[in-house]
Amino acid sequence: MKIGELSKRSGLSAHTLRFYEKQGLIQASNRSESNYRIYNSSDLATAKFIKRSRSMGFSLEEVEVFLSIRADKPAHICRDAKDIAQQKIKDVQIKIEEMQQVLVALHKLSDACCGGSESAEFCTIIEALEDSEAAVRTQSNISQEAQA
Amino acid sequence: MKIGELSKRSGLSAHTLRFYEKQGLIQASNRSESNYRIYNSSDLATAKFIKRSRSMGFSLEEVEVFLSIRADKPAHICRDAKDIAQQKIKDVQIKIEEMQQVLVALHKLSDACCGGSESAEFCTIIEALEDSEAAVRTQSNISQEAQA
DNA sequence: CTTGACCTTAGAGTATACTCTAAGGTCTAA
DNA sequence: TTAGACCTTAGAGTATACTCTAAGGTCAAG
Repeated sequence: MKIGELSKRSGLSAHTLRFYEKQGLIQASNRSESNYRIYNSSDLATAKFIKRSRSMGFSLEEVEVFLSIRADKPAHICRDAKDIAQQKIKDVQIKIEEMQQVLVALHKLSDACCGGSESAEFCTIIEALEDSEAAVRTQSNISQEAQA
Repeated sequence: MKIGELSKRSGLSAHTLRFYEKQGLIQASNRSESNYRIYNSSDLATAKFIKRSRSMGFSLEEVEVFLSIRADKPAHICRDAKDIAQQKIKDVQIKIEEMQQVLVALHKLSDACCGGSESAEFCTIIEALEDSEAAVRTQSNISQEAQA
């Protein structure tokens, strides 16, 4: 099949498939006389493998490692693959925690604000984004700090 | 104060402060004779305002809107600010949910794998990343699909 | 024989937010 | 006066993962 069909069957655009080729992730098993890329069902499996890996949050670099394990399984051990997965789990957990903290802060920010058509003169959102210490600090305090 | 001190006091690098200036977020209130940027305590408050907003997950574009509200509060209403906060809450919630789904999938992927020094020949991680349908499909099935 | 769908390449553009570089000018203290 | 810290600018580089463009070649159908 040509790149158009691989695209349809894999769900990756032709552009993306060529881009992945540049990155060394997938190669057409053949070329036609007119230099078109010709793929077989094994290439399709590889394309789908990459797509699944990406949907699990793995970077192209990580996918590359998976592909090399996949290409020569006896040369690798399970730990090779599991280490990547475990690290990704840690990364994702950390990101989720960070975002949850942001969410709590955002809720505090938002909940205090009436959100109505009142003038924003005393809008709690804008106030909360100001440095809290600055509010109780005078100009002279700041000058003193500058000297310190 | 010059940019170096604003940098120290705001926690934003001098590079970043100049970048924010290019983006129209912050301006030095003055220039020295030698063309150095001169900032005052109000500029420091603005720098900190931007930093806080960024730490809450707002994009520079959103920060720009907050700054314009902040710059002329009577010209804006609370809803202007709250809408941005609410939208950001939605965005963050969606991202958290997506990442939680990814996490569940990653756990399934990882937990099934021994992670030991066994050959990756039958590694469940690599297997799971293969298209599941493909596993029960034969070469002839695929050929038939290709014709369809 | 032409139209339209498909393919090719190298390279540029998109998005976000910085981060750094080069080449040079300024300032302060010893 | 000179070393070193600081400042200036325009513009390029970094990271990730695409996404698109231009200019052209290929191919099947009518």
